[in-house]
Amino acid sequence: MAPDLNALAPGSSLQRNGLNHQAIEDYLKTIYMLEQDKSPVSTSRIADARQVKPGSVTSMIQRLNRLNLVNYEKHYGVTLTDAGREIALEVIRHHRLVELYLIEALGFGWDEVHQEADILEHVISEQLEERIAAALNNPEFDPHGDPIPSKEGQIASMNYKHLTALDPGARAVVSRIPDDADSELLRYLGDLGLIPGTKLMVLDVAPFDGPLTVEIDGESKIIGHKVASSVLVELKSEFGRSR
Amino acid sequence: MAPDLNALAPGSSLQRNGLNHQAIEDYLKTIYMLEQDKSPVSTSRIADARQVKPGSVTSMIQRLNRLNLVNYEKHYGVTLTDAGREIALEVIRHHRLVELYLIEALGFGWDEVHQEADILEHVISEQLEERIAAALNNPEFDPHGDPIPSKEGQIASMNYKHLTALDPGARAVVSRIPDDADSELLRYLGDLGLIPGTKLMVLDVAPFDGPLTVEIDGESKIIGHKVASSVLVELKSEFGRSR
DNA sequence: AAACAGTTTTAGGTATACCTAAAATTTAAC
DNA sequence: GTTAAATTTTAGGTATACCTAAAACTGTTT
Ligand SMILES: [Mn+2]
Ligand SMILES: [Mn+2]
Ligand SMILES: [Mn+2]
Ligand SMILES: [Mn+2]
Repeated sequence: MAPDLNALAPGSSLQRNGLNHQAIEDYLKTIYMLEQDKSPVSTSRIADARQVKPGSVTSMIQRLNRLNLVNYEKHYGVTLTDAGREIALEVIRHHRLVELYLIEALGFGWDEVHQEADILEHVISEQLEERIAAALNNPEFDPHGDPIPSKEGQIASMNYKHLTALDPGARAVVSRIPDDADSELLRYLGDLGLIPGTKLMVLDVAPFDGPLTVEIDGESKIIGHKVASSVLVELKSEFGRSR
Repeated sequence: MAPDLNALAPGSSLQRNGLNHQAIEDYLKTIYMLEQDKSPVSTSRIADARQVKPGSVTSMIQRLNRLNLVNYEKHYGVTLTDAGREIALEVIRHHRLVELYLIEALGFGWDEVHQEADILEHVISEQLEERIAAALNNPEFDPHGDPIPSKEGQIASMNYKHLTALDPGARAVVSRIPDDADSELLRYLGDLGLIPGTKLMVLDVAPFDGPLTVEIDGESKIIGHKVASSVLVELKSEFGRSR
């Protein structure tokens, strides 16, 4: 069971108005994401990701440490505690369920949902989370190919390759597109057919970060290096996952 | 077009984090509701409704006044300006659309949605508002019988009577149940069939605030005075509205 | 018209979540 | 091993949204 933040700040105004662990939750989510790349997570990486000043990060880190949500080694960075990870995963679950729901149930485009979800993730009650999950048939992946953590905080660990890392002749399935990419790019990828689940074969890779030629649905398409680098794939020989 | 609160607080942290005109919006909504009963609205009535201390209300009133969202006569109370009313009605629209959506699309009970909506009302984007309204076919009434303001801020003015004010023999249609009534009461009313749209006839009214006997669906039911007083109706002879 | 009760405002305080600028610490370079 | 560069922390400040307690104002009663 996720620790109840409301119980942690006795007498604070947060407790009263019900809302507003926005900041704490967003920091924990950010730290979780950054820890995937490299742990412990430094102040400046958090500041970068959250677009705030380093001083602000330090003071939030100190608070999270007091709340036992991160382990904090002054000057060296933080790692999430179990309690912190639990909250992070719950927020991520909310985010990804909401993204999928907005697309499936309300007809949003996959380029429109990230912002909306970044706010809603903090105000979804357990009740609503459950109803949304049920309406979607307890999905395991969000529209961008990211795994949705279970209610119990289990999350599938993915094993992606960058599309740009494949050799000519390789067959692969598109697995993941960063959900925070800008709308323009997401729409472009959508038009190309480069969405999670699409099968492709690499025909050619031009040198010096040049364009890739890939075959999608029998058609061959040319993709710039920058665009291709935002596409993550799984090799087709590897055993896939149910979609 | 509703005034953009984000534009009103230059350099403030509200502007930065995007979220959080919660408090302002809730105050405006409260003032709107209270003005229906009696205008201008005094500090103490707002304090009562919002469950905060009078001093807190005064300082928020002063802020709303600075933002030109209320007209403020020191010691005598406030009325909404056009700009203030616009925001209030938009928040109310969000609230009522969300309540209806949670029931219609996600299977919530009508006793469960008010709390949820009180939070979501502040974080629904224009986009999401539109998609929800479309999914519901641009409804005019929420599940409790309250009219939903239009996108342009038009709201149907209702003309209710308390069920307890009817004489024996009167025929009426249940129009409205307070959406902030406690869940127990709402479930009880639901079981009795006293939900908006239900036709009934008053058979008997016991004196001294005694129970009412009403006929619903051919069955006669006895309802305590307190319960009956929370039910608002329209007389059946009067011309109704489409549901 | 003076006193009183009730209401409202002021004054001063807490906690959040940001900021800037200066001080301290670590890491990298010489 | 100093010095310099980069990172991180501290110190001090802003605005929100609440609080309590004291002061000021209103309306009514005597
Ligand atoms: Mn997202
Ligand atoms: Mn967020
Ligand atoms: Mn409601
Ligand atoms: Mn609210």
